[in-house]
Amino acid sequence: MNREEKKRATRQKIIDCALELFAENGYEATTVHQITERAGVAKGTFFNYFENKEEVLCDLQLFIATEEISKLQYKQGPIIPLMRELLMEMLRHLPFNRSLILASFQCTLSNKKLLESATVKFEEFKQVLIPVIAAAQARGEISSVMPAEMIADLAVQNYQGALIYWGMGLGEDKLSNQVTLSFELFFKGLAP
Amino acid sequence: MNREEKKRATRQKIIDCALELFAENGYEATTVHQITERAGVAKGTFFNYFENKEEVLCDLQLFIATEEISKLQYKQGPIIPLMRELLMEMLRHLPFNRSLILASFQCTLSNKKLLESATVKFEEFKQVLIPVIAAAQARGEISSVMPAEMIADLAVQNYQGALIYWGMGLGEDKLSNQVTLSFELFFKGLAP
Amino acid sequence: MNREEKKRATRQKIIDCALELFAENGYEATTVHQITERAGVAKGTFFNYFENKEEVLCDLQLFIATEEISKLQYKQGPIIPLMRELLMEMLRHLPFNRSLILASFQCTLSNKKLLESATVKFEEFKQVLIPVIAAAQARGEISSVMPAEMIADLAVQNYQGALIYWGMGLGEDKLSNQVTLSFELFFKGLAP
Amino acid sequence: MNREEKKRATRQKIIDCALELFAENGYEATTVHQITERAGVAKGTFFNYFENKEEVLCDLQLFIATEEISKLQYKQGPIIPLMRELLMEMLRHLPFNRSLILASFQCTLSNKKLLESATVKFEEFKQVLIPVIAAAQARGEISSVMPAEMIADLAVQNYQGALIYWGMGLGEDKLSNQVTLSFELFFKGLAP
DNA sequence: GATGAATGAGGCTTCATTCAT
DNA sequence: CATGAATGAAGCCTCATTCAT
Repeated sequence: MNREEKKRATRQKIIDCALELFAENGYEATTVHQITERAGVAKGTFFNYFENKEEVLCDLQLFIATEEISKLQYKQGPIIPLMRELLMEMLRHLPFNRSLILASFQCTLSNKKLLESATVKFEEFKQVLIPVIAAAQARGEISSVMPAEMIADLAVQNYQGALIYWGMGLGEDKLSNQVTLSFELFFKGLAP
Repeated sequence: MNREEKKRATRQKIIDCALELFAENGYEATTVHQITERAGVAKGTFFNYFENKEEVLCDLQLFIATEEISKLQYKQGPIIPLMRELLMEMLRHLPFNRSLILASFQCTLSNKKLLESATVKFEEFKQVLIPVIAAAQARGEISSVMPAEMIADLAVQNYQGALIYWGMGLGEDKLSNQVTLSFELFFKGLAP
Repeated sequence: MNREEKKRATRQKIIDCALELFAENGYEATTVHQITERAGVAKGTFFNYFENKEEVLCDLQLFIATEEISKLQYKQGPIIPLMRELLMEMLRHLPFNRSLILASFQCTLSNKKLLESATVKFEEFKQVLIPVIAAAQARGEISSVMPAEMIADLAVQNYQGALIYWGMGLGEDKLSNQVTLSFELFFKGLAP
Repeated sequence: MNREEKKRATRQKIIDCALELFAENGYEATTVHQITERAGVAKGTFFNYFENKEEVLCDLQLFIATEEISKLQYKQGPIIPLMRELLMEMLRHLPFNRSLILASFQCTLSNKKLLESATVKFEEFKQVLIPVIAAAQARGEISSVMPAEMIADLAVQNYQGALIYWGMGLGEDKLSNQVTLSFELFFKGLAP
């Protein structure tokens, strides 16, 4: 392992331990000392990699894989399989651990910058969905009683709701099942 | 205003200011000093009413009106109007303010006791819903392709999802609209 | 019980409870709130009887009964029975409780005024003893190899040593035995 | 001075200043701020070395040098010179300062853990003395009218009494004289 | 005289961050 | 780059004391 690799490994170790601890005790209740202790590095090392405690949050994988979403707009075909595929893709980027999901939300809510960025991401997600939904409505695949924007809103809300609900320890055993079920019902409601 | 009334007023003033500040800056970032300053009382007064900072949280109105829910099980009639009525009733107990809603979630997620109690409340909510849903399925009002328990899960998730989504500043202007729309689609998906 | 008696009773109740608590937790660690709670009165009542917390200490029976001591100088006869009598008299004014004895010392040591006053009392005690001892030496009752002042010092130290040693839970079961034994040996050492 | 030495120096500086201040104002009346100020370090530094304020007390040299005492049991010869030697050895470990001695007692009495540990030490001291005394009695060096255990009790009490009496500003100018005189009389009383 | 809510100074302790080694 | 001792601002909380009822 050369120098560059070692650095990346240290950085990742810190991030992982930080998120673990955030999941256990929450962001504010977690101290830099705890993080470095668990990561097996000195306290000063933390600040070699991050300007300050808050900055670790920026490396947190949020619940939205922006890249996957942006690919959606170039895809063709019926909306329901498309959405299923997208959801599965997004889930692949999420931790399969309730506490970690919940910790992500907790961090997001307790940090203005993170909250802002999450809101923006949700909004972007919605903006990508709108034309896809509108097209599906035009093709008659889904009902047109609601405007596409409203449907997009409800879709994003549904996604987020499933995550947080599951993160709290409720619902299905596997997150993917929880999300799948939610959208199954969602699309049934949208039947033309 | 007699002594007893004054006490209650002081206590309520503290709670109100606390929630306000939690909404503005988050729970952890809010100091007891800020709370008492805004409430116009001395710092020590706070601790005459609450054992410690954490304890104000227990007096926070959460997003679930347990009483309203428990009444549901004694009611009769078709499920959809019943649920609509229940939702409206619950919304009446919520703050009509996005930050306050979000602050409630933030507090809940950043506090183990509160999280536990919220989870329990959601679970109770679900348990009350299950027989109501099962009865509606038996009467053929809603689809039976999903077991009642699963539907109850999704209903609670839907409710919570709408709150947090709206709290983040997304969706409809009015919370009641956001919740109503969510459940409109939800029930459409459940059509037999 | 008339008004005056009631007042005295309340005052005494407060003092008793205070000393009890001092014995349990020490002077500093005991709060006025604890005292009034145990005494069954309101916090304000405490300050109707005492200017401040420190003042309760002034009512503490210290380990030296000044009156008894001052009587000594007018008494006649051989020193040993005289001293025995004095000791017994002084013990009669002490609490028969190790913690209480220890608490008295603790209070004395943790309070400058009290420490000063205790030192003064010991000094007075010594001053009363000196002529009595000198006279006994003159009568040949006790050895003259040590000056009377030195003997007086050792006597007072012996008395105090027995109290604190016993207060710490060591030595004889009964305080009077501990003191008696100490002085038995003390006088043996003084045999001419 | 390397890093490790510096650490030890800082720690010792804190302890020394703490004891100084305890002697001046008592344990409770001394604040961590005062200690660190006098030691010339930041307030936080104190807590790098001690978990909390109470913990400095554990590093305080108490009035009993346990090691010296335990050596006693392996020594031979007449008891009186042996005891003199032991006393001198123990005094060598004590501060030659009345306030410091008194502060030690004050701390001991105001802290349950410390009190417990002091009591245990006195008890150990006694247990070491008992066989030595019994042997001296068997050899006819000292009187057998009192059981060895009782004599040991009185010896320890005598030692402690001398310390506290001197600490209060009474008795001889030098502590060693006060202790020596006490034990001179003590052993005279024990003459066979 | 009794009450106990209100006060606020001041203590202990935490912890992100710096920096010399 | 790693280390961890040092920093000090800032928070929580305690508690003696006051005073209106």
